[in-house]
Amino acid sequence: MPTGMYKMGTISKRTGFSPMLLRAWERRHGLLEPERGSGGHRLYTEDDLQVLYRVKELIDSGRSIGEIALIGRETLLAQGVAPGISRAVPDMANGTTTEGATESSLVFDPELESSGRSLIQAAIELDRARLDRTLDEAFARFAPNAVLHNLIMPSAHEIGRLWMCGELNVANEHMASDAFIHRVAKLLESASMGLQQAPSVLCGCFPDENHHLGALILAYELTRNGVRVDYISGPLPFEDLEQAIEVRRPKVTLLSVTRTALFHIHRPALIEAVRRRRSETKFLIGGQGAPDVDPALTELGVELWGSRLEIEKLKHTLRL
Amino acid sequence: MPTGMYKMGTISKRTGFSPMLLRAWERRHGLLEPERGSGGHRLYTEDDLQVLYRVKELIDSGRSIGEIALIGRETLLAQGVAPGISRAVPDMANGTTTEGATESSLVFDPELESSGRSLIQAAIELDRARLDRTLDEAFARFAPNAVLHNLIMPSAHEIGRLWMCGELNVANEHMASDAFIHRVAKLLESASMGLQQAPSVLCGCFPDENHHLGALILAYELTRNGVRVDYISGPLPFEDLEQAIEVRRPKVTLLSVTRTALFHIHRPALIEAVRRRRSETKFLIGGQGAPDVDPALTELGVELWGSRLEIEKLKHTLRL
DNA sequence: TGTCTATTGACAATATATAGACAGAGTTGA
DNA sequence: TCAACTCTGTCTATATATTGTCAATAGACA
Repeated sequence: MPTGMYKMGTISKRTGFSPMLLRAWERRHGLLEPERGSGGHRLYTEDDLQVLYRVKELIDSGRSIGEIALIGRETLLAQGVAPGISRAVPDMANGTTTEGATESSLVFDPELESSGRSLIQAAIELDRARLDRTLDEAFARFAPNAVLHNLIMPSAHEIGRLWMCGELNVANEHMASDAFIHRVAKLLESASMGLQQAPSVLCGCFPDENHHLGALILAYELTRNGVRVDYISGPLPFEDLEQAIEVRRPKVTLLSVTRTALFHIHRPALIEAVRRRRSETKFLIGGQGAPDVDPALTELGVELWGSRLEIEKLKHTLRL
Repeated sequence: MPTGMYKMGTISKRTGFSPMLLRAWERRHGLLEPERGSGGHRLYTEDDLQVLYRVKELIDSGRSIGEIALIGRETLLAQGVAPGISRAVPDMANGTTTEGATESSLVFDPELESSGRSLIQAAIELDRARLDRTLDEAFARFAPNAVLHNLIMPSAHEIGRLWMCGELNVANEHMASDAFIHRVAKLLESASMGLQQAPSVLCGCFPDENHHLGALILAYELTRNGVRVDYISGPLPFEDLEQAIEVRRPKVTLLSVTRTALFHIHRPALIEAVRRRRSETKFLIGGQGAPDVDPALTELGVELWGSRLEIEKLKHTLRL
């Protein structure tokens, strides 16, 4: 959906870069050269915004703007528009990334290799029956956790990568994603049976975070471990999250974020939300986008899990 | 005065924008250029109101009116907040509408009234277990079709309405929508069992169409009637749709669109896509957003179903 | 008549643009 | 080692644009 053009203020708010800084970058590096409106104001496109998100990720990871500018707008865009699912890994040696399509990093467990290929092929052929059949077989042969982590997650990543480099389209991605989500939702549903005590954990996604497969799997694993989870799919603005916390009163609130840029953009709002929370709930941030350390957040009692799943620790927290 | 038109005061109350502000926007950006009554008073249409709702959303998300104006009226309308779910009904007598929030148009079947209220309440309380339980009970007592059309669809509409007027938030909406989608997906899954002959119908959504519950229910009903359906969830650009058609070679391609504005904005691209189709597939357009007649499309062999479901006719087409 | 509306010009507060400058960090080279 | 240099983020000063609001005047409506 066309979202029009963004003016300086919006870009600044969304990326966290000050207008002065953006203008300095434009003057010195010409990374972005936005159109101008009738009044001379810069008009950034959606692509420009995506480029800046990627720039933010790189800056956060310690690269300098000069280096980033050398990468070039096109490459940055290709890396940034991505669904966060599978990002190209910058080559630290020369500051560039692999040209064109990123390399396949498909590493299935040998046991599940053929299942993985079958899923990808089914997605390509838009064959939902085969997707379901392949998942059926995998779940029949292996433990749910193994299938989730060694088949479904890698396949989702691979499909995201193939989509990013143009070998799959939105239809393939929708169908596969649908099949995965539906399957995990069914797992979650059956795992939830019998866990009727008061809810303990609210599990959701960061604002603007569109990848809820990870959060869903997490919700399932917690449920499987006897933790009652209220799972909310889809991106959730903090304001709405706070209302949800008021309603559910969870002991723990678990947020998933897959992109570091997304984390940093919303970090100030998160801090505000944590500061003004009314009910006593412990915040946990998980997902690839969460940093390993963040003193300010830790100070506020927020735990950063990154990609680690520390169920025992969580259970300990819940026993309080 | 023509019916279904709003005067300044009404628009102002409903959108929260002051008359002065609305006039300033009109003067400076020409975003809305309402008709005038005999005395020169502005007469806004329902679409104008929808545009303004969207404008309000964007303003609330921090964008400036200048940016928003660049997006253009048509696109704003297509992005509109509510999927035509609950249009405010103008008061025919005096051209104004009910003050404040739009009236609930909730009309459940008496048999399902309590279930409907329970679903809404469960959504408000973010109680997924209760949502599922209520659906369980309804499916146990009534035929699937009745539950779909007299409980799930009306509830989805009502939740959309409550969200629009601020009584529900994104979390409520996500959870309820999740529960509905998951339930219908399970129905579709079981109905698909045993239908292994070559696929016949590709069922998907218009580009930018985010309401796939209707399309999913349609896919289920077709499947239930012995039609093999390839269902693709989520908004689908025509380009990707065409690739999907190449892959699946369906006899019929069924697209759902819930908003007339969305239909109109993508109509030219649709015509192009139909013109250059390679495989022989019959296009059907369904959903509230589809017009009753469109000679140009009919000329190209595209059938417009609107909200009618003509399964017998479809089966007849498939027998060809 | 009292309320609502339309038009026009204006105002203050906020954003933005340009050009130039500055300080700290790091690098280079003699 | 030290001075010169580059890179980077920030700042100042001045001018223009945008944006919400208002006042004054007049017409329309019920």
